[in-house]
Amino acid sequence: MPVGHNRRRKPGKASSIYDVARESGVSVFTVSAVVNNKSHVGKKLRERVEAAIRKLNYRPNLIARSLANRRTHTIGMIVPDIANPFFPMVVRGAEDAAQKHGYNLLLCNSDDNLEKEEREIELLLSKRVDGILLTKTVEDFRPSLWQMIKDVGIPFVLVMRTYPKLTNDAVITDDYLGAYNAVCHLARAGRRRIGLISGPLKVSNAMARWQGFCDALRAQGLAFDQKLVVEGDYRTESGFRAGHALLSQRPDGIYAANYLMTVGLLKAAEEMGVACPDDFGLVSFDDYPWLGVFRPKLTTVELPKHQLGSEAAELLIERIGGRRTKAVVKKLQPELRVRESCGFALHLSKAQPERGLRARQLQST
Amino acid sequence: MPVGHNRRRKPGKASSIYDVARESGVSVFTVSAVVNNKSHVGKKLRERVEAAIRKLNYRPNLIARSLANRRTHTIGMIVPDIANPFFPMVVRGAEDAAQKHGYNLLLCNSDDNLEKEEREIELLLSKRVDGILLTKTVEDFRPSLWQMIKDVGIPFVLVMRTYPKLTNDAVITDDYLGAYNAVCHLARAGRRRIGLISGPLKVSNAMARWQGFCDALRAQGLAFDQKLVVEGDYRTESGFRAGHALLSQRPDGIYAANYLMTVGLLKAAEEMGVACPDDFGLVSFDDYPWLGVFRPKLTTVELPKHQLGSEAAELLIERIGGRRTKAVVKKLQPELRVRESCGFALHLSKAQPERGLRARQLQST
DNA sequence: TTGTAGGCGTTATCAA
DNA sequence: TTGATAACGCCTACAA
Repeated sequence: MPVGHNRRRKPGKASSIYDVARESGVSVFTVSAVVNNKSHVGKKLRERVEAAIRKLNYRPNLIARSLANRRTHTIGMIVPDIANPFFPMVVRGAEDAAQKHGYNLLLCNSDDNLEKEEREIELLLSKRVDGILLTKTVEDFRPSLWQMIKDVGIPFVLVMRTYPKLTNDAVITDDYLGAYNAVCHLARAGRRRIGLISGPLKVSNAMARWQGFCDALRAQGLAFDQKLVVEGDYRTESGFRAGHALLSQRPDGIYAANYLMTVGLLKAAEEMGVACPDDFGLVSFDDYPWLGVFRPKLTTVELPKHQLGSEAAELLIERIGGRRTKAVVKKLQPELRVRESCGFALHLSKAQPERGLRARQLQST
Repeated sequence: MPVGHNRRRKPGKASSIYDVARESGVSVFTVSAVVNNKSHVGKKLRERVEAAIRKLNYRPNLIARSLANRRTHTIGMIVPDIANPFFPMVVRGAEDAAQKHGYNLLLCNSDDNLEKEEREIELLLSKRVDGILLTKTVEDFRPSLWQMIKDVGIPFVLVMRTYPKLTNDAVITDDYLGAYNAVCHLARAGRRRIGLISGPLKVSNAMARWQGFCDALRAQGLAFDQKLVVEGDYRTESGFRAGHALLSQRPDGIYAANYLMTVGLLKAAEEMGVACPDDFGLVSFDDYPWLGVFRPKLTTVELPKHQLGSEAAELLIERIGGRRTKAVVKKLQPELRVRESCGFALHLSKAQPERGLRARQLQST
């Protein structure tokens, strides 16, 4: 005969559903029923149980519940690096949405390194997260991981980068358009030799930005010059190196594909004694609250970071619930925020100065 | 007779220890033993088991293991707001240390709101995290939460803020010293009417910074003027309001207790048409890679953010392991990084210009 | 060295 | 409406 849970609760140990059952003289089923208020429980019993719960300060052990339920109410999120200022707001968005639905976030940093990413996914799967939000590295998983992903069978939603081999559910931004608008803006500001500091072209969004860059040049009647595009890796250091390489070609305009590389670029520019916006116009990606207070005040293409995270989490949670069926990729719209790093300030973003208008220097107060 | 785990593994369902046992013709004990390599298992059996594991692509279900072990290898981390640029690097530090020891991070944002914090802690406790890293809000927990904390009995380590009612384990920075140095630097740069934009004085570190501010004034022979100190809440908006209030008093120097409030202050300054460093010298807190490339180039007191997180996690993990016994508060050293926002640049931070030296305007190239 | 069976704390099925 | 009791998948005495 299984004696089971007959011991009294040890002091300094949280009480279990058995303690509550004993305290209130009912079965564990009844306790479970009132806790989850399923199955109608008689008023008297319910009150006895509730009293016992309060008395013992009972809280269900969610690990045990997860084992029984096969549901942990936690979702895994893997970003390249939370210290890259782009991601905190994305994570925040995801956490807000998760929280709203009673989910928690298990956060991992992959450093865009495949092996690390694989280890993290494996761990998340072993911990039986209900779903994973992933900004995928470039390379493919090893076969055993694919197998495990299939076995566990939880949904993934991609964030910022697509990777159709895994899933077609993704929340991304319209990077093509963002880059296109950035470069057109540069051209409207009179810049003719426009350079690009790109992300890693194997990353889907870097490719889209590159494409937008190229098409905008063509649309503006500007020549594409291979020497004016440098590939970085979205990190500051690569922007610094790219800046040195690019600036030595004397471009009069630069589109930098993310903020960190812009920082690197500006450092290089300072070392080389070339100034923004006097010597080159600049459009960056991602906006931050502080960009409006420091000089040069960057003109930049803002991506809706919070929304990116929250929509991804919402979609994932829908999938977890088994709702929906066909793949959805949400493409969020970027927004050009014109400030001063192109050499002139448009005070109405809708204003369309005529092409070739010469840059005016604006003194910021 | 408990039939238990006799069913074949359903396709599309991860295999369990029973599947491996059946496949290799041994008992679950043996499988468990080789997985955790405890208890010597004969070479032949071990190889059979390993083969079966590979064949079935078996991975232990960590939820089940946690239930049996009472250990989740997960730690909870609650920060006020991951979107505050101060915290990503702290979280990164914690995650790095956690990962090194095989732990994961469950991340929560409290928004410095007590109720939210309480809900999150309760959830983390229910999910049986092995320990919690906490940047505590100001107010006290409600009694039932205290009870639950006692019942579950996991360790807490405080991050950036102390809160002795909960634990004396903490990793903080020497905020008193940081503020003291900041204000002395301002004084050395010739500033005489020095204002303070403070954090919420109920927060331990804000109080320490306030104290450092006061003592530095005294040490520099400057008068304390109540009208020159404004209390904010570490958010940008409060810095903006504080900036308006403070700047109208015409200080010639300001120490702002964190970066976000500095951003708000600079916005206010711009609106009011007063410039840094021409009209007022400024020392901020927290350094960021980009502060060196934008103007005004902020002189600031850097706090070792990554270390803050990693040391906190290391300490927590020690506690989880039951090692150590007496309380430890680690106080990390801040570092004054002199740039240009005080009106002159010291190229050697050790150089001690004579007191009262008039600020020189430096053109940054 | 290996196997058996009970326990971890829930939920869920099936009777009563 | 309630109560037994078997899962959930793993660990671990205790036995063999």
